[in-house]
Amino acid sequence: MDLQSLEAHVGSPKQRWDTLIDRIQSEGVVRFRDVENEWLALLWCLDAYRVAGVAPRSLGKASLSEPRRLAAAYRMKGNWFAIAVAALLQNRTSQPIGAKNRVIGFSQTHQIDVAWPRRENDPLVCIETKVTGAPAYSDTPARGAMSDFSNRRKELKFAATDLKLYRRQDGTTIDHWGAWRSTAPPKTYFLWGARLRTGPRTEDSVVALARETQALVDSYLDGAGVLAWRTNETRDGYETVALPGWARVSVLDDVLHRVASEIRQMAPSGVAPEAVVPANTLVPAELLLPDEDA
DNA sequence: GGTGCGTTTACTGTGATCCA
DNA sequence: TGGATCACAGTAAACGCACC
Repeated sequence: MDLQSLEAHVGSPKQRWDTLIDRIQSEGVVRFRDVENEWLALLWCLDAYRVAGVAPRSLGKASLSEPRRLAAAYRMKGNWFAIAVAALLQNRTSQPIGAKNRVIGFSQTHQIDVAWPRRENDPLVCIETKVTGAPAYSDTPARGAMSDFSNRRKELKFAATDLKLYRRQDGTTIDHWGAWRSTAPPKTYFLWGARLRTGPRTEDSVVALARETQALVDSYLDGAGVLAWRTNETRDGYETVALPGWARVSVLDDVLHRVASEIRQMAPSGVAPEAVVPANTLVPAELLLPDEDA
């Protein structure tokens, strides 16, 4: 299928994204549920280009070859998810919510997808987002929603703990781990968008997804939300997949509701509390070598 | 001091490879 | 065969510097 046929069939990913984020901002949308269909249509559209091996218009550098432009465009979906989440939370709270924020932790700086207040030192809410999973194309098999998750979860655990250690530095007293991490700022959350593979032998399980996320909440994070989707029966779009009833992992809107509520409690007058900055830091993070690739 | 532009940095999802 | 690990390449924001 060529570019014109794809655009006629599924539209343009760039246009779909622009329309989605514009609608969130201009209409003051506060629930992901209200833009869920647009999000799934955007991902279906983007995946159609990937399957066809066609680079979408207006994404990636024009000077690059088509496969490289397509790969570049495909990497945008994670950023789109983070930007959409930040915009929804901003509408819920009327607070400026930053997407892609530099935040100083105990041992190094971190880039946090969504943070409030918008400052380098001592934000009170930090949200990490991820989008995983991709359809098969050419001779490349579909990538599962859980691929590389064993590495990514280490990053989530480390970042959450490093941020919570910032205020008291090496003077932090922990005692009971669960009690400490539930009260130490910032609140840390994880929002996961996952495309589930379908098929008799490679099917991704939403139960496994919930189990992994639940383990993070039980051990390191203050909360997590999952949006899972898969190809529908008529194979002409994506549909959401419900989480198992036993899971204490939430849908995205529950997490956004909770975070917005916490922000209102911390800033009842609309003004965020002053940052608590340690007088002395154990590690001069700014003088250390930066991280290698994550 | 302000502006514009090139460079650097951190992050992303994916592909390749290794190994049990 | 599938999980774990590492490297890759593009993006956007941050940064630095020359120029006005």
